[in-house]
Amino acid sequence: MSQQHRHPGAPGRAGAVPALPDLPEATVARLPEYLRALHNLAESGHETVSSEGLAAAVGVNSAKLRKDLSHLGSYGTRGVGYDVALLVDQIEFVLGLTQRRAVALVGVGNLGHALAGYAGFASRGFRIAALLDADASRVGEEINGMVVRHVDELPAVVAEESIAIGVIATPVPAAQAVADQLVAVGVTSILNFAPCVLSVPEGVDVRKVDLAIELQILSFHEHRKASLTALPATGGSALTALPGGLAATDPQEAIGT
Amino acid sequence: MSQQHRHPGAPGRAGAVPALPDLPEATVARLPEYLRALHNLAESGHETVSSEGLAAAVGVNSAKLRKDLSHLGSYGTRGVGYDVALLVDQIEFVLGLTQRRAVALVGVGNLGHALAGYAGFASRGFRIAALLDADASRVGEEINGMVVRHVDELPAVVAEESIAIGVIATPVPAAQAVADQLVAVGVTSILNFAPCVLSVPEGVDVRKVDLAIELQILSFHEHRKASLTALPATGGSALTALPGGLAATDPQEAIGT
DNA sequence: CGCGATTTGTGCGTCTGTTCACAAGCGCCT
DNA sequence: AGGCGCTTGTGAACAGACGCACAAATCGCG
Repeated sequence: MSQQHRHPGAPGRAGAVPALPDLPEATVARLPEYLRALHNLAESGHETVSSEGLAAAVGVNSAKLRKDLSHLGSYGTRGVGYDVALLVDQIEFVLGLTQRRAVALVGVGNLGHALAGYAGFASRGFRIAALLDADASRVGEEINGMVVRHVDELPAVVAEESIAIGVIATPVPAAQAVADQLVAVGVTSILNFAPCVLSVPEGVDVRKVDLAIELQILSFHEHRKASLTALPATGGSALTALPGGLAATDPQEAIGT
Repeated sequence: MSQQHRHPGAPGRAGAVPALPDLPEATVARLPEYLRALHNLAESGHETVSSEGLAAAVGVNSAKLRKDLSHLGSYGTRGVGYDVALLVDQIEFVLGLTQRRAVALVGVGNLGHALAGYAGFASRGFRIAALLDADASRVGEEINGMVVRHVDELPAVVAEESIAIGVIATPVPAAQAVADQLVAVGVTSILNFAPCVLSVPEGVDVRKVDLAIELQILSFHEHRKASLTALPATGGSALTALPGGLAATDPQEAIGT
């Protein structure tokens, strides 16, 4: 942090703090990855990185990386690269991580339990400020040094802590109701682990993580690879319907019925 | 293609099974969502759905849905809609779910434990066929009716079961080694929960789920919304650098240092 | 002090994905 | 049998993202 460059967090008087350009969504999704790689680099002693080097560490095209970074202002030095520490600060600022964010986790079942103990949240700028559950038999349980409270205490919890983000790890039937409650108390960002769509008023952001969907996507590619290697004779890429050969190679037993 | 569609799972004799058109990646990612919604509809007694109806249930544009479905063949009836049961079969076939897939889960820590007990996998076409861990103190533990085995037994496990997909839920330092082992025994699809990039040979698919990244993306939008509402006076949308006003409104304390 | 090596930042063509809008097709009702 | 309303499937315009390739800028060295 030896920059002449004002720390982005420091309320520098002069302008030129490139506050919040509206970034392409695809770029936003990659910034956390860059941030992680940069932290690793910083720990291993690197003071600067070239776009090529950082891109390799993240596994993306270097031009894409440069364009991404250029969106948040020009913080590289031609002929040298990017100052690691500076870039870390910059990205953390843009992502709103200069201030540790408090999240409320609702649903302390199988998955919620694991999330409550997930060290990655704490180390990446978040603080689980509350554990909530609707099941009275779970209320009072202590997980990782935190006591589970009843979900009805949500208003009180939000009053105590400044909760910006809610995480839903409840079973599907409860998810929408919890989302409504979160919205009611002013939460405007929700991370939903329940495999269902949530309807929320405009202005509230919802992101969804569905573990099974990821597997199903992999399954598709698996299926695809299998069918392609099984049919090398049937010239080229199967762009159109394959003449039933597939049915023969694949012992399909339906699970649906 | 109004073939009195034969059940895709049933090895119908005649050809014309629209086997594996190479779908756009974006479409593939949505198929599981359609599938879930269709299952719900089927349970609630619907026999057919219009694209409009299904699109609403999933939360997408109906034109997009129709185009997605059209990629896997024409299975709707104009003026009527889609046959729910037929579409379910069709999507399950394309996703390779007509046959229940066996997955191996490596890393039975906090998160792995939860994944091992996650009912969503079983109900959506997957079977956790093995739990593995490198930590000898965890080997032998029984989770959800399955015994944890040592990761070195991977070759044996794959021999017993037909493992197509591996799930990595280990700490970061172990992830790459585990990936290498999985690849070595012939696994060609990996779902990685460790927050790091895996390098795998060509032909192996990796999907990554990073819980913290999702939160960081939400944090960005949170930050953005906060800054926008805080500056209603500063005309319109802040497309360019804001003149330092932001720094004043936001009590930023860095977490980095 | 100037030059060459290096690396950023970006203009532009390409491609993928999304949306609109409408013709074609289907079933039902008369 | 014929017409009418509804819904699919898709052509075409549009938008967003990607990657190439190069000019501009900086550093270090002679």
